[in-house]
Amino acid sequence: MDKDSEKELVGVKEIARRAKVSIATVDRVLHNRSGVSEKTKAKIQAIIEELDYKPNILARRLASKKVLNLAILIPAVSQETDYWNAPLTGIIQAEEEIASYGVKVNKYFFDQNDKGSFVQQANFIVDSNCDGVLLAPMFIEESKYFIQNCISKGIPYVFINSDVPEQNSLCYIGPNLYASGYLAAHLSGFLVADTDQILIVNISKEIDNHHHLLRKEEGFREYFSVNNRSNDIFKIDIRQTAYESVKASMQKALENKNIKLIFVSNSRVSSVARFLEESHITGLKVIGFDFLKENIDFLKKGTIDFLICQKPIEQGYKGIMTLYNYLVLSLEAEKVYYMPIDIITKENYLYYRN
Amino acid sequence: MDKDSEKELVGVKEIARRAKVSIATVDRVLHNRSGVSEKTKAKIQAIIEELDYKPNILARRLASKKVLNLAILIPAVSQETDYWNAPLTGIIQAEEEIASYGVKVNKYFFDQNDKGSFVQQANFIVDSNCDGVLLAPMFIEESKYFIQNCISKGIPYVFINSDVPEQNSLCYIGPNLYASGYLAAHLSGFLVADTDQILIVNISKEIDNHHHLLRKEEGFREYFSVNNRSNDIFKIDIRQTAYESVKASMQKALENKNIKLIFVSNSRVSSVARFLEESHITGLKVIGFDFLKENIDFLKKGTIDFLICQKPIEQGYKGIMTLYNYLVLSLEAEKVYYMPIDIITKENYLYYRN
DNA sequence: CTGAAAGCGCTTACAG
DNA sequence: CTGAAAGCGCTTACAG
Repeated sequence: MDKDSEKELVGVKEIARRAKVSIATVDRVLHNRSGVSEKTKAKIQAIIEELDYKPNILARRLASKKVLNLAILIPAVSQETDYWNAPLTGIIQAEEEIASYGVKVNKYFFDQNDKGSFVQQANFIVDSNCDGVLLAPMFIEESKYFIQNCISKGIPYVFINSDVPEQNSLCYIGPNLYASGYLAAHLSGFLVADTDQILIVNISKEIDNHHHLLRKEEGFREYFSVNNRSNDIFKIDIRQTAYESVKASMQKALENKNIKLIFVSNSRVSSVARFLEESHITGLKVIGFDFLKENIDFLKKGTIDFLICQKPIEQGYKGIMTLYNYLVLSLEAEKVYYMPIDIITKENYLYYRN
Repeated sequence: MDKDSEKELVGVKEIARRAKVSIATVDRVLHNRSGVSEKTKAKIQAIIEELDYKPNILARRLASKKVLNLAILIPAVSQETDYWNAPLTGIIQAEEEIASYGVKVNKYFFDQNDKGSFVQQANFIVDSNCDGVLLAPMFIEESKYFIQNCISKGIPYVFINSDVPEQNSLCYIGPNLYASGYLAAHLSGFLVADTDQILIVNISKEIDNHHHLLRKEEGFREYFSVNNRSNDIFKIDIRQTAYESVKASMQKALENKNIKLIFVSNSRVSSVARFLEESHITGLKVIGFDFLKENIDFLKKGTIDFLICQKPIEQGYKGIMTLYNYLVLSLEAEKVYYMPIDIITKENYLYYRN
C-alpha cells in the first residue's frame, strides 16, 4: 500500500532526472531504439529496474497517434451455416472496446469450401501492413505457408477454432476436440443403456481434411472403450451437406438397425433432427454441437437432447484481446487456451452466454 | 468507413471553434457543470449532437488526476467455505485491468454468520468517500438500510450473487436461483427412474433468511410437478453446518427409506459426499453446487454426479466492470444479468473456467 | 549519440 | 458567465 503510493509518481521525467539525461533518451531506451550509448543505456535501465517503472498506457497511446492494425482471416458466414457469425461477433465486440485506444481490425473472409479464396485473402493480408493476425487455420498447408510470411515480417498470429500445433503461434484459442467428444460419450451414458446401438454421424464436405470431426469421434469412441461399454457403435460420413442428401443417408443408416442414440459431430445436427421429425421417428436420443438457432429450436422441442458448445463468441473476443494485450501491453499469452466444454439442455439454454 | 474517418478528428477544440467559445466552456457543457448561459449551452449541445462527438477516454482519464474509488462489501473467506474466494478473484482481476486508468477498489469483508459485522463494514463504506459500491446483499433489511445511505449520497451500487429486487440497483449480477434448481431436477431425470425416492438437502445456518436455497428448492420441485413425475421427494434442513452434524442428520434422513438421489442446494454438497463415502453407501446419485476443490474431488471419484456452477469469478469481475463502465464510460448496465447455469461433470471439469 | 520543444485530447485552477 | 494557460505522462520530429 505505502510502497505503491510512493511508486505512483515515477515517470519518464523522474527517470530522466535521476539519470541526468533528457526524457527523449529515456524513451529511446524504453523502446529499445538505437542511438543510445551503451553506457547511458545501462544507467537508465538500472534506474528503470530500481524504480520498477510501469509506463502509463493511457499516455502512451494518446501521444503516439500510430494506429494498431490487426487482421482477421476467418470463414465467411454462408447459407449453409452461420456458425462463424459468433466468432465475428466477439471480434467486433473486442474491436469496439479497444477502438478508442487506437486499434483497428481489418476483416478478411474466405469460403470454407474454397482453398483458393483462403490463399487469396491471406495474400491480401501479407500485402497490407498489419501488426498482428487472428486466423482460423482450416487449410493446414495453406496456413503454414501464410504463417511463413508472417514470421518473416515479424507479425504475430493467433489461431482460433482449430489448432495447427508446433507452428509458433502466439496462442491457440479453441476447443479441445478430443475432450469434447469424450464428454459427449459420457452424456450418452445417461441417455441409453449399456447395450443400445449408437450411430456416429459426421457431416462435412471435406471430411478427410477435417481433423476436427475425426478427433471428436476418437474422443467419443475412447470413452466407450475405457469404460468397457458393450454398445455397438456404427458410423456414417455424409459428404453432401444439403438436407436431401443428409436425409437419404440417414434413412439408409438406420435401416435394419435399432439405433437408440445419434451423435452428430458438428453443428449440422439440426439436419439430422429435422429428418427424424419429418420421418416421425421417435425414441431416439440426439447429441450434437453448437448454440445455433436451428439447433436450439430442436432442443426446445426435445428432438435434440444435448448440445455441446464452446463459446465461439468468446473465442473471437479473446483472439483479438490476446493480440492487443501482446502488442500494446506487452503481456505474454497462454500458449493454449482451451475453451470450456459447455453442456446445453432444454433447461439451461436460456441462460447460456455464447 | 469514410464517415468515420471524418469524425475521428472531432474534439473539444473543434467544437469550441464552431461555437466560438473556449474549450473550457465546452468542457463545462460536456460535464453538465454550472456556470454556462442557457444560450451558449444550447448552441454547444447542438454542435455536440451534430458532430456526434465521442470523448477520448484516454485523454480524459489522463488529464483528470482524480482517482475513482470503488468499494466492495462481500463475505470474508472462512474456514467453513472458500466460495467467496472466487468472486474476490474476479474483483481483483478487474481491478488490475483498470488500475492504470485510475481506479481503486477498496475491500470490506463481513462475517456471513454475523449481521453486526455487515452493518459495521457498511458504515465504514458510507463514511469513506467512494464513487460506487459492489455488494452481496445477504442480509436483506440491513442491505436496504445501507442502500438508503448510498442513494442519499448519490452513489450507485451493484448486487452480486443474490438479488434484492425493486431496490434500484444499477444491476444484479448472479444466478437465477429458481432456474438452476429446475435444471438440477432435469438432470436428476437422467440419473434415476420415475419412481425413485429423492432427498433435498439444505445446509445453512440461517435457512429462514436464505431465500437463496429455498428458491432453488422451489425450482427443483416445480420440474417434477410440471412433468408429472411421480417420485417421492423428501427434504431435510440442516442448520448446524459442521460435518458431524451433517453426518448425524443424513443418517437419520436416509433411515427406513430408499433414497436414490440427493440434491444438495448449495456448495456444502461435499459434506454429504463425504458422509456417503465414509459410510460406504453406494448406488446413490448426488447433485450439488459450485466448483470448489473439495467438490471437484468427489466429482472425480464419482461420488458426486453433477455440479452446477455459475461463474463466481466472472460475477466479481463483471460487478466491478459494470461500475467502471457506468462511472467512467457512462454506459448503462443491464438491470438483471443472469449468469449461465453450467453443468460440470467428471469429463468436462478440467476445462471449466470459473 | 543527445536534448529542447511541441503535441496527443482532455481537465483544472485561476483570473476576470 | 467565460477564457487563457498549464499540465496529465508520454511520443515524435527536428536540430545539433
